[in-house]
Amino acid sequence: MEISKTYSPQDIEKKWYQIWEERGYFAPRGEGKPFTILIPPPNVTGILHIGHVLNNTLQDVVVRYHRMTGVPTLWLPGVDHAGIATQNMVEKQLAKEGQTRHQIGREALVEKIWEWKHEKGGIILDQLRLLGASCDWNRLRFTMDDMLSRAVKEVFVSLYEDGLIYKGKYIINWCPRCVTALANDEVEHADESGKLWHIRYPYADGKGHVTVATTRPETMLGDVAVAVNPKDERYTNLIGKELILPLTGRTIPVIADDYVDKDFGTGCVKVTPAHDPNDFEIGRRHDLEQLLVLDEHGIMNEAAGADFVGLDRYACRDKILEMLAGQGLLEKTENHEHAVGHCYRCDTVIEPYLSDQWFVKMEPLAKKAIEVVESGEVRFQPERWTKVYMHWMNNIRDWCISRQIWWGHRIPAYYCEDCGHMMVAKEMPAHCSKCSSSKLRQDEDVLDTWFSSWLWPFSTMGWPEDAEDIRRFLPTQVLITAPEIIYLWVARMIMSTLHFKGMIPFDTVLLHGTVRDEIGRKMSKSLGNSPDPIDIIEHVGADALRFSMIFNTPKGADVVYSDAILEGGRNFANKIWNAYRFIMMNVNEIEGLPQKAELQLELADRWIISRLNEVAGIARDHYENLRLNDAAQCIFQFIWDEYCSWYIELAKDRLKPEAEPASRLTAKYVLLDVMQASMRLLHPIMPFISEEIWQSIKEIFPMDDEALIIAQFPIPDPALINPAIADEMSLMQESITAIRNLRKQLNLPPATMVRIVARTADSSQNKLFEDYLAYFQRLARVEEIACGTDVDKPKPAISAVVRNIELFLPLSGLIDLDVERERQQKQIDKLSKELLGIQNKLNNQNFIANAKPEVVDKEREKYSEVNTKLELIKQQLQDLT
RNA sequence: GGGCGUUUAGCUCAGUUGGGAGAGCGCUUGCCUUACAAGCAAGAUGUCGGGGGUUCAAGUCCCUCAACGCCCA
Repeated sequence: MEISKTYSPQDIEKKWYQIWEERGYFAPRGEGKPFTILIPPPNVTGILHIGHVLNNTLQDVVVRYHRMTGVPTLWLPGVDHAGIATQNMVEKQLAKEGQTRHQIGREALVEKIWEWKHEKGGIILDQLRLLGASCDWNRLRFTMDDMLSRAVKEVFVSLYEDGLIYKGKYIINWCPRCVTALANDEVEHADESGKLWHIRYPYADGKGHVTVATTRPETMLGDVAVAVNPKDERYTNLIGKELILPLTGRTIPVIADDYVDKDFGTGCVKVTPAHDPNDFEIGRRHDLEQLLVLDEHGIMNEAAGADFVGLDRYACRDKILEMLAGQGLLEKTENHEHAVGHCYRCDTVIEPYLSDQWFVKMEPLAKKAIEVVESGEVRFQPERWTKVYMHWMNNIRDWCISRQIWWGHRIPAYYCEDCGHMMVAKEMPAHCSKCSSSKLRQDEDVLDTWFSSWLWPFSTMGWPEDAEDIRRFLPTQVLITAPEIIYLWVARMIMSTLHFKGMIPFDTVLLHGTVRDEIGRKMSKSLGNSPDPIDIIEHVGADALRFSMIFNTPKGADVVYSDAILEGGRNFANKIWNAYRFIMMNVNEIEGLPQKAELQLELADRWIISRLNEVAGIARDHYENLRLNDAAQCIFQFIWDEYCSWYIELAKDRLKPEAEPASRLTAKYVLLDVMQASMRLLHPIMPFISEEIWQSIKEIFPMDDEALIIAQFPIPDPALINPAIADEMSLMQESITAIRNLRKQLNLPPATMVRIVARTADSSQNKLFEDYLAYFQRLARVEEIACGTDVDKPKPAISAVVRNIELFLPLSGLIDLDVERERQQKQIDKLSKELLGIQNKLNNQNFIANAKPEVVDKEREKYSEVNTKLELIKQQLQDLT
């Protein structure tokens, strides 16, 4: 079998994904308490970006780990219908054909969107497959599916009947471009440098004026009052006075309201109840008219007056300022930093707008949702997000759920054309319940997309039916998502699931960071700093991408992405591949495989097995605790720095034909066994290469499991973890490194063999060195070690100290004494400093008295070790001539 | 204005109940040693943001200042 020298992931990744899917490995298997993750549904128009890669890789790692622990595991996938985004996109297509949605009508538009969805929707799902996502695709859900739509209607009607949904005229956030209402959390605030214009409103009696300050002068056309703080002594005499509203000639009163901040602007506030949320509240308190001067596109309407009707809001602003200046009413213009709301879908500046909308009353739902987080039933990780959640919950406001678009769940409210009576029902009633008329019309608006997403935990499992999946998988375990949607989605799911199912939707919420570029900016389309993950996968493979992301993503922290981090993953995949290649090249020539009981284990074997078991335990802990970067780190370290750098190197001699057969077979066995176990450890993070190698090993190293994806995750055996062996191996490693260092001092060519003299401290060390001389031969090019507690120190020689052992590399003539002295002096300085620190501690009576005994003992031990080493090096320096 | 967070090696960042400062990348030196140059070996690198405090002991706990970032109003 020919194995390629560099790892090429393309064919391997495609092959295994197909096999996993065909064999149904993504479906939950077996009995017992399942482990379930709900996917945060990507947008049906979505295309995989690097943020999705992070989010879905984290989920897949967790899912794959749990699948390997043997519990029935479900990762439930789906997409949402993204009302505004999807409709926008199809409308854009229409526009290219010179049409508008109003021309083709509601039904045709919705039909077109469905067509689009069937043809091109959900590209992201195929992209997730390329990433390796092990979702149960047979359970794929879409928020507009019949099943989920039924849930939406059920919930709407039920909340309405409970008085938790109401309709009313309120100020909401309006996007004049999308021509729809938005919820508070769909508005993104950005600090912008604007202007604060000071405008004079003359007294009706002509004797003077007040000055108001505003950032949005165009709304003055809708002013119905000017408000001052009742405690503001500057203005108390003004209250009740009449003003002339410039440019309109209307008369408006001065009123007093506590809301007004005396210190902001001039202390006089223009009041526009139809176009500002605070003014709306003032207006309600004072029973003021609500004068709407803008239409739904942000164009001034007739109420704005003949001079302005038909103007865009910004054109109107310019014209107003010009006219005010002309009349000497514009007192001054100041620069002013303020937060401006933008539509999260199209970035248009939001207009606070008075309109008829549907709302969910949130406070009653929030109560239990607060309790389950306070009690710890639902836990956020990292924990700090709990505060963010609580803050929002404790200040919760009603949720505007109606949207003035056509793509989505149409509000199940029906109006009688004859008597105007409104009915809310799952299906359109045949007759008006009041006047029996059959002329009924459904509400034109649709529901916010989040109104279907917030039901995700149970609507995807078949609710309101008493479905088996609900009984089996709810509550789920971990939700993995980004903090941006704590309010939009996470909090609301907790509320809905508690309300409708009486249980929590999940017990753990893992919030991960944002992917940023090298200079710390968020990845975004408009900045053009966002790499295409599919390109990356084609280039280096999904495994390399996944590893790089996980390795570089500490729990809950932002990830700094650059193409450079990919090299880590790519190189690691290549390293593993070559280790595998080496094993296969050698092992295939060795006939047979011993039984476990027949193995003749030597130091390196026992050591790597001990380490494997240790690492298996550590990796398990890290996976369990969602510390995935630590899991990646410890597996990486084990495979590269221990298995490859030491174990494989030491096994090389044993694999040769002339090696002793028992040792040869044992090495073969351990190489294969540790490799296959390492692939189990690694599988959650790098599923493809691990499956490929594991399956290949399985052909010559029989294992029960049929595929790695469903194989058992290694369970550490404490009996195999052997600290004494680890210590012996560590002494060998330290000694080999010290000899390599000595060789380096002399710049010896790699091929040159050396003789070493080792002055040991006890006979067990002699035995170790003698038994495993081969290790020195192979890894430090040592042909012979003269070893003993009282061997003569050779002269001239360069030397090193390992623990309490002196190592000498005798060589005449080659030694640069000055360099050697300098090197040893440096070590002496370092050790002396260390020793002094320990000494100070031990001389401190308070330390002896207060520190834990084991800490004191440890210091004493350390003192003795460092002291021994220091003395030996000092002696060596003296001997150097 | 309110809240949260960050500040540790040249860069990006770990460091979980206080007790010997770590990783990856980069850097220096030498190597195509028959798994891997996407590699091997050896090595250098830190006033743990500043100041104060608690403690026998602080990167870790408390106070304070500074810079930067995010969320909310």
